Amino acid sequence: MQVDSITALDRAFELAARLGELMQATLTERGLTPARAEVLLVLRLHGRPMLQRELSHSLRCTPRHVTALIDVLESGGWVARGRHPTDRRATLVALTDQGSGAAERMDTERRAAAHSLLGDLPATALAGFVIVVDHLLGQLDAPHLPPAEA
Amino acid sequence: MQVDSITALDRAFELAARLGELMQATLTERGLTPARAEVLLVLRLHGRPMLQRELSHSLRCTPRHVTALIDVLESGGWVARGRHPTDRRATLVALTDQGSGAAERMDTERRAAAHSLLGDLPATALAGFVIVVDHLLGQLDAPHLPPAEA
DNA sequence: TATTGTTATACTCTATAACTATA
DNA sequence: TATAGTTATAGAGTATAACAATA
Repeated sequence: MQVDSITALDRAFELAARLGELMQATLTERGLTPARAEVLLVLRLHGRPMLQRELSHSLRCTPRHVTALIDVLESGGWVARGRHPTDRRATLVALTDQGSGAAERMDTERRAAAHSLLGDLPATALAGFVIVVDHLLGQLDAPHLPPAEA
Repeated sequence: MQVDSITALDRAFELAARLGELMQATLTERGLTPARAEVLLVLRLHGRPMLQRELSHSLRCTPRHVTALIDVLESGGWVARGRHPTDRRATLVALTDQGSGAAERMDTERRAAAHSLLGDLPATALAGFVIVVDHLLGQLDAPHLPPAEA
């Protein structure tokens, strides 16, 4: 198959859109949104309660937005706020059992989905895919950043 | 390189996030947003003025949202509303010179970006990439839709 | 009665700025 | 004075529901 770079980039954008839609639909079913789900995944990855300030760094968003996210997640029973033992300004955010279970399920399902979506492809195709993706990611990290859009 | 399907899917999600960020930054520089830019591109692709109802279908969003998008694009000088010759309920949306120029520039730059980002990769890698992407898109279109998330 | 576009309302993501309590 | 989190406000994407004008 003859493939030019424009075709490849167009496909990358289309895939991006589709994965986003699928992710959103899956999360909506269980009462989460992408931003809120990521809070749970970050907390699970960290393994221990986190300060909102730390969440702000990990999620690369503003402290104000963390407040809003935690407000909703707390009222939904996914996380709980707790006092920091020594710093009375700080708030520790911990996963509840419900939140922990949801995060674990998301991780498990991500692996299952990968196998279901890609398991029947030859290793050479997967390798070519990852080479191109990594190449793209590397170029996007570079300081000169060429423009691109939909 | 040994690549499993989880790695590949994770890379796909990361690429999706990065492309989205880049696109957004590029558009913000020229006073557009992804949703508004897509209106211009759809109008350019169509080649003639479109009813808001048609835009609603092409953009796969509600008529209400089209109203909001066109309101902003019209006040920014990107598009102009006009009367339908026979149906007085309908509104025809046309690109202005400014909007047409912007759409054309976006299209040109998309091609340039593709070459800049991918031009130095071997054709075999690009072919592998497109095979995997098309395979993923095909699976996502299938009716049984396995779940996936970030 | 069906269709086009609009007003009204709402939820989510995300940001900046000003403020409170604490360090 | 610096930091952690909050209240206040705002713009953007997106949706549903009710409604007006017209077909």
